[in-house]
Amino acid sequence: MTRASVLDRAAALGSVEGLEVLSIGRLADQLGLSKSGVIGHFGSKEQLQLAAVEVGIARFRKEVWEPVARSEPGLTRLRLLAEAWLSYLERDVFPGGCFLTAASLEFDDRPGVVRDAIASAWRQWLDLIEHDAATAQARGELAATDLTPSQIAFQLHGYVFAANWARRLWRAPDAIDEIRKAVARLLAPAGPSQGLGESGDE
Amino acid sequence: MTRASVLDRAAALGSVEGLEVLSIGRLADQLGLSKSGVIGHFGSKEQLQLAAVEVGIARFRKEVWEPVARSEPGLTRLRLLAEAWLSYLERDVFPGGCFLTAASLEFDDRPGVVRDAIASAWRQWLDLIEHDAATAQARGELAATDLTPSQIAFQLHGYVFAANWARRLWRAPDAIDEIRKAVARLLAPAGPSQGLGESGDE
DNA sequence: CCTACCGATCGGTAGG
DNA sequence: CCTACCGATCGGTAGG
Repeated sequence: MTRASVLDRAAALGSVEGLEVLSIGRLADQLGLSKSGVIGHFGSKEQLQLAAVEVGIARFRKEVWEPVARSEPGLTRLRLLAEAWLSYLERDVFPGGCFLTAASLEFDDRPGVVRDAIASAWRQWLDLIEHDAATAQARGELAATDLTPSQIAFQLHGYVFAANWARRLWRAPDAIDEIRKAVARLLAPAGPSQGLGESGDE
Repeated sequence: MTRASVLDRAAALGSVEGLEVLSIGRLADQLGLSKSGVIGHFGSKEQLQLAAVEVGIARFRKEVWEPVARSEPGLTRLRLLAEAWLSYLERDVFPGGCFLTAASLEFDDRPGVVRDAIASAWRQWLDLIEHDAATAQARGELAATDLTPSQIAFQLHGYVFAANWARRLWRAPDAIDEIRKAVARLLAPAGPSQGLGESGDE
């Protein structure tokens, strides 16, 4: 289907150069289509951008959420989810790093449907992490009892964000391993040893 | 000086819409100049972008580093530095959030002098944080003895990054206060109480 | 610093 | 899905 291949390419290019700099003409060239063959499916560049963001959300869900969705809610799933997230970055699912991260910074000051879709997707994802963190704390699974679930989710996101950023800006492949240690520390299980002094690997 | 006013405007606009989307024509309109009056100072758009990045670096140094540079190296300066960094975001020194953060994500896949300048400035900043973290640990000031100075710097950066991001994307003014708590926890002083259970404010 | 201009490309449309 | 085209704007230059 042409529409799907246009969106795949738009999301890939969007992760590298940005959804605004991306032009319909260059997208058409790369796909061997005419400009009208590209834009005809969407009506406007903004609708194309919105559709590309929706593809990016679906891809994130498939690569990060679906593999862990059926595991035990609470600390188990929280730790698996963090690892799936880092693995998604490590595998370079998008050529320019996390597409929705790049898009969120690009559109954060650009009001419209694209921005709204990105902001809402990220809100849902953070809420989901927060929910598992709350479950983990209610069960007494987490060593960190001085942080709220919202703080845990926010800090986890900061770590993953930093890993994605350093990997792209400095071509530092070990950024993700560095962040694995930070995640292991944040999500350390409760227990007499406090989870410290261990290797941090599963 | 015209050149300086062009660069101030370019950095401000760059923080909002990006340095690549920004056009010489719109910059000229906003300043009441002709296009050649803008570009004549720089020769090319890339040189203008580079000069704007240099202005952004100087501004960051002035707003974040200079106020704390003369304080005691080690944990004291590390904590002041983190607070100066968050305050710089809170005061909206640039209208679109941290200009060098936005620029780093925009140029991370765009080779050239602009990207090199951004990557090098961030490397220097992280090294500087790392150095104070090492001093703090060598003096036994830090509760966190299971993290390397590099990890402390990297995690601190992740926190500040997340605060900037949430503030922009969700217009969440309390994102910075949330991150203040994370920073207080990361940079907790050594001592019998481990620095936990306190309010986290200075 | 200006006006006037260059060729290229932009998003989008008409008509098929 | 195509060709052919629209007005607007792009980065940059010539000449002053």
